[in-house]
Parts: sequence; C-alpha cells; structure tokens
Amino acid sequence: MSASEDLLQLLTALGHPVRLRVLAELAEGRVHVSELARRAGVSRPLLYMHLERLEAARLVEGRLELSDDGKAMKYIELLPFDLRLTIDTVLAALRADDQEGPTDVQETPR
Amino acid sequence: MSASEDLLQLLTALGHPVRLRVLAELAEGRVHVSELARRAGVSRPLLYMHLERLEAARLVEGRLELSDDGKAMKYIELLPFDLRLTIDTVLAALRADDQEGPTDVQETPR
DNA sequence: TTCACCTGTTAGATCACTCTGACAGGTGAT
DNA sequence: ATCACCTGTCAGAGTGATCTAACAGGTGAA
Repeated sequence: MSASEDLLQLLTALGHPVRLRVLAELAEGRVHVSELARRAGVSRPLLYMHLERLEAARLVEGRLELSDDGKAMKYIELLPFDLRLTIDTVLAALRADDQEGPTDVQETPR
Repeated sequence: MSASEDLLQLLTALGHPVRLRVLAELAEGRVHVSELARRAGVSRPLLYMHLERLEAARLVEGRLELSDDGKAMKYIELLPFDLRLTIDTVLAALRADDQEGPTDVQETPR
C-alpha cells in the first residue's frame, strides 16, 4: 500500500462519528465486542464493520480470549496513534508515492 | 456546529484522494479553478463539489477576481492548518460536545 | 431444557458521496 | 461571427459506505 493510501485509510477510518465514539470508549481500556456495541449505541453487526475499518488502519486491535468461566470473549483495545496533520504531511505522503511505488499504473501526463 | 462535527468535517474533507491532490497543488500558491481542475486531473464540475467540502472545512478559500484583461477568474488558495491527531484530540472534541451544546436532542441512556 | 450471555456471518435495503454530460452565461482576440 | 478561454449550475447515473434483520454456533447457570 502506498503512503498516501495509508494516510487516506487513517483519515477515512477516523472520519465517522461512530468510529470516533468507539475510540473514545476504548480510551479507558479494552472492552469486549458486545459491551462496546452497547456503549457506542450501535448494533453488533454494524460494530463489526466499523471495527474492520479501524483495525485495517491499525487504530485498534482485537484478541479473542477464553474467560475464566470458559466463555469466548473478543477484547478490543486501542492502539496508540499520533499524527501531525499539515500540508507538509500531505505533500510528504504524495511525494512518497512517486518513489516507493514505481508501479506500472498509467501516469497522468502533464 | 459542535466540536466533534468540526473535527469530523475536517477529517472527511481530507479523506479523499482528489482533495489531497488539490491541496498539494495549492501548496505552491493559488491557482484558478479551470487550471486547478486540469492539474488535479478532474472535471470542473467535480472540482466544484470537492472545493465546496474543502471550503466548508476551512482548508481552502476562493476569491473571484477580475484579471487585467477583464476576464473573471476564481482563485483558490490554501488556508494554513495544523492538527495534532491523538486519542486526546478525539476525547477533547467529544467532551466539548457535552458542554457547549446542551441541545435537547435525545440522550442515549446508559 | 430454557435462559442469558457470548462470537461470527450473510443478504439486502438505504443512503451519502462521487462523477459525468449538458447547459447558460461572460470576456477578448482573430 | 467564430474561437478560446473563463465562471457557474443542474439532473441523473453509478458506486461504495452504512445499517438492519435474521441466521448459526458456542458457554454456563437455573
């Protein structure tokens, strides 16, 4: 994945009210899926969709664990992130594309 | 507009490849709409749509000017922005909502 | 067995965003 | 008058993200 695609994935992952809310709920500590769905006020299947995006952007990580009483629980935890968002950030990401990826995708000529 | 809506608007405005590209083109200096459309490789009507979002997020500003030879030209210029993106940024935005907006929108009960 | 929890997936509706093509208007130069 | 630029808007098509309802499976406790 190119640098700008990376940046885009992060930005679009953060750019949704439910996902912001989910991150906020996770700030205090890890929570299992069903409980997280209740706290965020979202259905569980929908939460799975949002978690997929958050996980793909490496904002969140899930681990399936067996609790003491033998029940399967999937705990989601927040991964640390710190992004400085400036025009230079944007320029750097786009310029990195030209380097790292000499893909043979058709270039748009000047 | 609430603090989190503000943040969301900024994030979603940045979260699109064409808009990132547009910002990059504007980094060197202001450009008029038609020229900007060519450089970004987008049709002019489409560019208008993207500019609307960028302008709403205060990332960009447009000014209609009369050039020396009497032609109307709309120049777009980049507005400075600098956002630190951290879990605390997110928390701050969401917490600010509870303060500033004692709107009577139905609260989701615990 | 039934109840209350849990995980995980799917099909399909709905909605917002994105994008194209066509239109109407203006200027100055040939 | 025609050409080459410019600004601005619109209806509609297409697409992808979002969301709901329903399903199938598991555990432990009453």
